[in-house]
Amino acid sequence: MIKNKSQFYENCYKILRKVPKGKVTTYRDIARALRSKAYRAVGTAMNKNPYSPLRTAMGKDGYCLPQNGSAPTVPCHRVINSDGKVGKFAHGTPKKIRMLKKESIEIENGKIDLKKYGFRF
DNA sequence: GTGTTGACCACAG
DNA sequence: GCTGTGGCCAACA
Repeated sequence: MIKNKSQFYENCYKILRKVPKGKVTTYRDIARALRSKAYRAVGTAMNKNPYSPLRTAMGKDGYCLPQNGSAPTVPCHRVINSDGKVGKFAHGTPKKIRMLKKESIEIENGKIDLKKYGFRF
């Protein structure tokens, strides 16, 4: 067994991977799913996200490159603020918005309707 | 071990 | 409706 120091991060990625395409989740929800209030830590995890879809070749079908044995890609761009705001992005906020738009997600003045696209665990 | 930082949230004004 | 302040937790210097 390997004891990862940053298991918290791994958990964040794991949960985020569960988010289907065309839906978004919030940092708050992730923290809740982890039974923690580390909203900020979640954000930090995304920032340091080693499984950035932009890093790997963006799949035309979806960024979530499946199992196939390696690199569990994490759609960090599907994570937004609890207010529905897009929040920030390691590669630039506009980029994030662009990606979300590609996911058929409507963005209103930098805000997303969590009622429609908010994914519940 | 202490202090600062951060892709945040909730509440008050 | 927006702005300001405090608080939360985890990682880093």
